[in-house]
Amino acid sequence: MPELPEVETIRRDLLPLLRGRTIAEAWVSPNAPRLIQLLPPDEFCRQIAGRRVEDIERRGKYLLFRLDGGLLWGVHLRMTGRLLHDANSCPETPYLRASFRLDDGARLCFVDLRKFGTMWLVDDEALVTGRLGPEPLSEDFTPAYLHSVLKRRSAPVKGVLLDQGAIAGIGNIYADEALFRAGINPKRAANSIAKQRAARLHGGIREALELALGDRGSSFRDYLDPSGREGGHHLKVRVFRRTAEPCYVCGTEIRRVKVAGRSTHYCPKCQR
DNA sequence: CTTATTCCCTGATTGC
DNA sequence: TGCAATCAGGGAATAA
Repeated sequence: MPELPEVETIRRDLLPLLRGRTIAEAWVSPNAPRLIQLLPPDEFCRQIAGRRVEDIERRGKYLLFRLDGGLLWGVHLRMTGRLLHDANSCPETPYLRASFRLDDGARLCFVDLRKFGTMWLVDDEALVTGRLGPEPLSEDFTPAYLHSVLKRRSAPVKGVLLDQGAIAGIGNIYADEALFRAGINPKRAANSIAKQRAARLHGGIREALELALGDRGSSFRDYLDPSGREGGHHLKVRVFRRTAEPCYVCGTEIRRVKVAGRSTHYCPKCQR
């Protein structure tokens, strides 16, 4: 499940490989009817062919390929999507949903077991990322902003962290990790979190994301970088998928519960 | 506006 | 052991 650190790793890896390259030809599997948004797949392939990649950006969990002529190619990997570069990391797989041949002979393959991934080809970026909240690693994500967004929500705090309109890029892994670092129970009502604790959560979010980014993301099940390699951070998480294992701080068994419809892992002693 | 629930999809896991 | 039911999860859609 690629979240901000994984998507950012993909962006950094792909940038030197794709910048300045032209997409010579595109193919979309007829077995992936929901992949291309807003356009028929054949129209998407026709319009993207011949375009040069000028830059690659990221907003939340969205990859944004800036193409010539002001076109934007947006990609969301959802649960199991992978972008693999070159034949070496594009093994024969029944889960190949789209592929892009480049003018240097390389191939970019979109592999996605569960078919939740989505792509856009638009003039207007707002059609892709219009509803996203601030980037958690940018300057406009401040402790004061976090406190203000928590204040007006009565849902469990974890639900707010997962809300892409509140903060962009946090998913199930890093929501749990950030809440552990801040010592906050995931079920706590967001609007019951005082300014001081919100500031601690702000720090926890940044730490969790930056540490994972330093390890090139987490590979719990499906995530691979564009070369087909795993990230390293799943070996270092404090709570995520550590059910019944001892907390590294106090030794208490990590618990798993359902919060906001998602599996949630926390230390009942460190996170009251 | 909010929050909760369902759906998409398929391999892995659980339960009888 | 074996097969069916349930689970996992991002985010859109729908319900309340």
